Amino acid sequence: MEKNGLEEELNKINKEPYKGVRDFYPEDMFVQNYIFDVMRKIVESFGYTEYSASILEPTSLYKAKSGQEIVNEQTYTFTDRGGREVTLRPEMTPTLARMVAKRKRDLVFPLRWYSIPNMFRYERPQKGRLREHWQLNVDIFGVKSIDADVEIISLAYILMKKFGAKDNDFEIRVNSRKILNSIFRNFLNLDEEEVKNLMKLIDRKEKIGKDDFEAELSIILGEKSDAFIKILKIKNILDFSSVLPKELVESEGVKDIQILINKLRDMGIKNVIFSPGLVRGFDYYTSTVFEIYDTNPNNNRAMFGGGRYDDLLDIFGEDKIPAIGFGMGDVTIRDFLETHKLLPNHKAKVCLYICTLTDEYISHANKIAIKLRENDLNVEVDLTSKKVSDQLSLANKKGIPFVVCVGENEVKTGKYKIKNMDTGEEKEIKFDQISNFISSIKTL
RNA sequence: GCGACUAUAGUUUAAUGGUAAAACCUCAGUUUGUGGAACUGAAGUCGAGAGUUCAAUUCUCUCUAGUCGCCCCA
Repeated sequence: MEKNGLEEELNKINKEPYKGVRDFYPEDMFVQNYIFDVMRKIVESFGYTEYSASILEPTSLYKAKSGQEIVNEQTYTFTDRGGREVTLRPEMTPTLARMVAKRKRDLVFPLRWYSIPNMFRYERPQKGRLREHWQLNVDIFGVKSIDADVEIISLAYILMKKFGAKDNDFEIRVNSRKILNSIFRNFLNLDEEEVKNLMKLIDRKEKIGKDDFEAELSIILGEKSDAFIKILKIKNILDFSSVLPKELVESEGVKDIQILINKLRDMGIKNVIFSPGLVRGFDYYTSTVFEIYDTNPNNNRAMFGGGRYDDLLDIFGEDKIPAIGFGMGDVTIRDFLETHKLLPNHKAKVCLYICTLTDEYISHANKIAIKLRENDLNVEVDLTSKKVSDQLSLANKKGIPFVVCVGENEVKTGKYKIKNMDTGEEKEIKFDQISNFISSIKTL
């Protein structure tokens, strides 16, 4: 009786992963690796090099700039045995800024760095937002001019294209914190509290619908809300002159964005639009902000984005270094690829499966497998000693392209029949030609 | 932290106040050195706890988990 009770207890251990995090079964890893491979390939083609860091950071790193609420309510924070406050990183940029600040004098600028770290946020999971995710971070430090903005945004564009997205699948929205600030302060004459409320409201615009948005807007802005609605509708930055006073139209922020958009269009990136309502959550952005937006009406939302943060090194007491970058999360891009059927089919990494006629041939199979692996061939040996037909069926399920059977004949003659699992054809060749044979077919 | 909905086999789904079914998957076989098909068979399930009832997988409550919103937004 006691034993049963104990067994029952043991059986109760839950098989589900911890809330908001994922298990990655081989088929998931295949997708994950594909996504990471594309990311690496593209950013490296732009000259970015990889860095990494521990997932643990002192909590103080996030208190300075990320925004109080994120630290207090949305991080995994604990006290270690030495009484230190520790946080599982909720984003990579502070870590990156810390690393850059520390080695500032050794590093060669402009600095092009990337990483694909995982990060944690304590919040309620929902579509596209889990408690743990991986995020490509691409940043360039040390370039003040708008050309860094151009490079980063064009990189994001190329990345989307490489994933198979078409120009009309997504749109690149750009804005500048500088423009927003001058509109808020100089044109609308808002105080800090009002700015905050307005930013929040703009952020919710797509969600709450036009009527609610305009109603709430008029509470904050009063008679100026009509003018502001006009501003938000602008898609071409040149139209600013019709709604804003001259000194704003000629401000640095507006000019920069004009140049940015023109340069991107000039490079053939046509799906860039000016989006005066684009805010983004972080406090540390200083001018350019951008978002890659899914144009599919069923999934109308920002997939990823970034911006310029020229002042972030302040928090380490260092001189400022201009910087711009973005983060692309694996969950959202995976959703996107699934919706648009852009994920590649699974392909076996093993190219040769060795069937053994009976278990006495397993040793021989192992011997030839070792030699073939020396030639960089991925080889799997069947250990089941099932019937040959079952072993073939196994190879078939695994999607392995070639099979060879080892039995009496092969051991005697040193010749092997290689079966192509796609065509069903068999070819008898000598052992030392197997590698060449498979390589020649694989490259075709 | 708040709200709505959901929970049946490894997966996708049925049915039912009298302890459950199908498909796919898995395993075994259709006589033994060649797979993808077909056929035969096997294994496997009511998220947890409490209540109502003669009887609960079904009704009620609590918890847990998931999904989708709100808040927040890398």
